[in-house]
Amino acid sequence: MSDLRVTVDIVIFTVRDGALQVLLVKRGVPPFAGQYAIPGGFIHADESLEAAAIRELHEETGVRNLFLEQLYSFGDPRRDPRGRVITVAYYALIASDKLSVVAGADAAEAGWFAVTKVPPLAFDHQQILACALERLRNKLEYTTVGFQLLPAKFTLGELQSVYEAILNRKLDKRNFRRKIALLKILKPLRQYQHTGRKPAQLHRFAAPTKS
Amino acid sequence: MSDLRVTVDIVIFTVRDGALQVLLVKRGVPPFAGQYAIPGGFIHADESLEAAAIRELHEETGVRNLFLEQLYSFGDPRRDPRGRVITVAYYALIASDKLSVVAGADAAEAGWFAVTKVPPLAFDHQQILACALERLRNKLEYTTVGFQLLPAKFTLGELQSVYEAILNRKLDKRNFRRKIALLKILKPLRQYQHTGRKPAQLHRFAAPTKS
DNA sequence: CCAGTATAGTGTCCGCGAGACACTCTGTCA
DNA sequence: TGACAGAGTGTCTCGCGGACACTATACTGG
Repeated sequence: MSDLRVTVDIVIFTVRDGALQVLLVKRGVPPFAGQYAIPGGFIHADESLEAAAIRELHEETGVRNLFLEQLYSFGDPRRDPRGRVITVAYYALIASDKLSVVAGADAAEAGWFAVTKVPPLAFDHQQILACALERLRNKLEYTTVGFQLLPAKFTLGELQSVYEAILNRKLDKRNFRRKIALLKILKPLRQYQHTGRKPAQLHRFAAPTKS
Repeated sequence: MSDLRVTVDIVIFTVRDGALQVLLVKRGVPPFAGQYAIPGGFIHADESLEAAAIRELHEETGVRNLFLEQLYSFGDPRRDPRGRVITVAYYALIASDKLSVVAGADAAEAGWFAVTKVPPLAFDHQQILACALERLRNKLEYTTVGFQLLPAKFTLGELQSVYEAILNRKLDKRNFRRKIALLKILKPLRQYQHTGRKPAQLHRFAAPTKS
């Protein structure tokens, strides 16, 4: 049990340019120097796993209060050539209007990559990313995580684009709108977005109106 | 990061006497001496998390080749009064016909407890157990984990009892049988079980017959 | 031996959710 | 002012799942 260390790695997703993207940092030191990796770091002596994840997330993106969920723990004895390192992986979703703050303090070189076009990753990070993607896609079906990726006000078209970007396939507009309407968690606003041809009604995420 | 340790804890379920039960061990040393806890132990230097779980499971029950799945990692800094201990929790299912070997090598005092009647547990093990229960119940709905709890040959009535024990509610016999039949994973045998009043046909778990 | 009983086994109706599918409307821009 | 791009809107159908009740039969005990 001599020198065992525990890290927290965070798969940070956003949707930009109509594609699901993930934040990766370029490693400056061996092993895997020059390769991209999922951001993460060692846990401090007196912080919980989740607190460590929140801290790392803030360091990388400058943002707090995101959706964050524990994913899985990876502990193959040879996953890190430097020694025994177990990692507890998390994944997070950041709204597209908050990610201007990207490439924060300590990230030597960080960047967003479409999940369909990630470069080779260090360690077992390819596996972690695959695990996060699978979880996100599953959660999308039976929860409302998708809303975490949008600004406070958004159109139904934008919401559908987010779903399509995550699932990587086209959805039927009418079926999608029906499904969302059934959830009763959107409040239509008296505002319209005038960026396209015909203005689209803006909506706000809201708990279902209690009886 | 000085002295951080990592354990693997395993919530081991079985169905006995028509109730979902969990294996607990009585602690012989402080902290929480005399209280029950979920079996577990430290990971060895050169074994993966899953290998550690398999090893612990074998030590506790004498059984290998069970259903085993990683559950969640718990890392609150104060979850163990002795110091910083992070635990990676797993849960396992053991078939009712294999659990004669219970109370294996190192368990000072071990016993099965109905999940509705567990004593107060050491550390945050109550929380871990709750987490495992929730996962098991969810998995039961959309996977075939339930079959892991039965011997190779079983009746449909026994299968339904297992489901009812886990979900802790009665199920409709005809709906249940229809649902199972739709899965096409059971092979009816030319054998009947004569323990009750009217003999019941035995079935065997089998992959769906490929076209 | 027979009456009682406990468990095995079986089919229909209904409601909900989800997929397939096409047209009109309208503000903007050229 | 005409073309266009995106907004918005209903119906049919199918599969899944819940609610619901009776017959069949082997074993048991008197």
